[in-house]
Amino acid sequence: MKLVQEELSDQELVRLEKWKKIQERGIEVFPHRAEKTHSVFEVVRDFLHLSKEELEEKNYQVKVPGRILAIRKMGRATFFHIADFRDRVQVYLREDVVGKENYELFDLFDIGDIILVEGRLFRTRTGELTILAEKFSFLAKSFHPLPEKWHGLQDVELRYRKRYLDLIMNPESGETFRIRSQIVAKIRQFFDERGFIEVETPMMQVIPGGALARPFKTFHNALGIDLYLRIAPELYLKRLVVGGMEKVYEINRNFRNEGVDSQHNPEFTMLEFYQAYIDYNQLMDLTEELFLYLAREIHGKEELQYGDQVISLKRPWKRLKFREAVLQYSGLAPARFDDEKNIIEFASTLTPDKKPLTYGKALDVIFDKLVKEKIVQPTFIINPPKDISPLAKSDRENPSEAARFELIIAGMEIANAFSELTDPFEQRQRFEEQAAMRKTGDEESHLVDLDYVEALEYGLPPTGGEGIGIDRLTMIFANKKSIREVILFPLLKPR
RNA sequence: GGCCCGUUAGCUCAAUAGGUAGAGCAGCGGACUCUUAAUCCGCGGGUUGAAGGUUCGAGUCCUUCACGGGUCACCA
Repeated sequence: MKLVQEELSDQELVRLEKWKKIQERGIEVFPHRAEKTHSVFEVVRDFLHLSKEELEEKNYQVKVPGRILAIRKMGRATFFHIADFRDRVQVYLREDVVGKENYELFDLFDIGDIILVEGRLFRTRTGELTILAEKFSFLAKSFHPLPEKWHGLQDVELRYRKRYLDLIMNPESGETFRIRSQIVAKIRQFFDERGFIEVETPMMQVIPGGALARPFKTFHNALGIDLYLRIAPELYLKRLVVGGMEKVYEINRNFRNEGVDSQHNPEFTMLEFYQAYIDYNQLMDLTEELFLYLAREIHGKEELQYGDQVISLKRPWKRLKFREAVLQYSGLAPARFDDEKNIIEFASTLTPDKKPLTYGKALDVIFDKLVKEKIVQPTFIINPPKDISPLAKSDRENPSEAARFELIIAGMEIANAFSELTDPFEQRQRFEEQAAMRKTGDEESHLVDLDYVEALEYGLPPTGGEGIGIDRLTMIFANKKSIREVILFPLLKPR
């Protein structure tokens, strides 16, 4: 028998030796199932509130599986803790209860092994809820030593590469992913209650659309065609609104072939939802409701602690025109703001690698570099330039602006929403403008999707649509500064 | 991709000025029947991320590479 790791430490050799001894005794190390009465979590949940006397009187018998985390041996008695994903409970093992032979058998168990403990519940002298073991058996042997009990697993790289170790050793990591799970569950509940239908649309697309980003490319052998991993579900979801799904949402992965940093992972999870007959102003109300609902359900309050900031979700949130936001936070004089050439030049100094070519793009760059990071409290940034919003309606009052908002919280763009462009002629023209930009070398311009335009030709009702990044949302709700902390297996280079 | 920082025992971390690589936890042996970072006595454990270089001598200085973190660029 060989372990994956070729050079074994003395500790691993010892564990292999123990495993051999166990087998020699004919004891099953990897059984098919465990007859349990409670999980560790359930033991704590159901019995922690009971007094010493109540436990004595009722004599609760339990069979509980768990991973051994810490062993304290004192001659003919041993204490250890077993844990599941959510909790831990102490076990007390006595030679006079299990017998000498069984007691010595426990020497073959190590920290990290998964064990089934059968016994009755009591409280120790210090009051800790404990299982007095009467029987115990292997559920799985662990052949590698676990990280240190006190500091846990600190190495960031190891935590991501071997997330299971992170989850075993660092309870706060498990808590983060429980919050993430709650967020997704509560979002579904929120939209389901409002009559939305949840759908799944293609992850592999012939024309990747719905966002301005570079896609991953792949190939389908049988059809002999190039396919792209989707950068957004947007165009498919709006086809469904054309088809009569007036309230529709999808929670699923998007893929963008871009760099990796504390706010970006190449695959990330997006909520997109569309509701017919409303515009982006009504989406702002809905967004406030959603976030408040999540905060109350998950944290039981309307504020979130994020780093040393407190983010208040109390309504109404600030609504700031894109133009005002740039003026206010960038320090540009209004006269200069309106000087398009000057703005393009100024923005070019901020992104020397990729000079913005249009006024709208230049403003967007200034917003990204100078403005966004300064906005901490939830703020709707309304009416950004039209030419960076090829799928949005124009604003009624100012046609060079889009009927759109971006939601900024803690310096991060959390949501993006607009009144969907429903006019097929204008949509086609916008696509063609994007295609022209692509010809000048802008790889992130939107591709022309005539199949989508044709769908619009059948009639898309007035529709409000919004995308919310689930990973970033989780960062805010779980107080994490890196997106890798809220993705179980973030992309890392192979070792 | 650029710049900065990091990589030492299974894990968490030390190692003055370049001079024999250490500790705690974990492990092994012993004592111990209410411990809980158990305690007490003893023992083993290292190609210092990889490769090259400078030097009498390199964990430490230099070069290249790998991986990670931060930051900038690109993006959501």
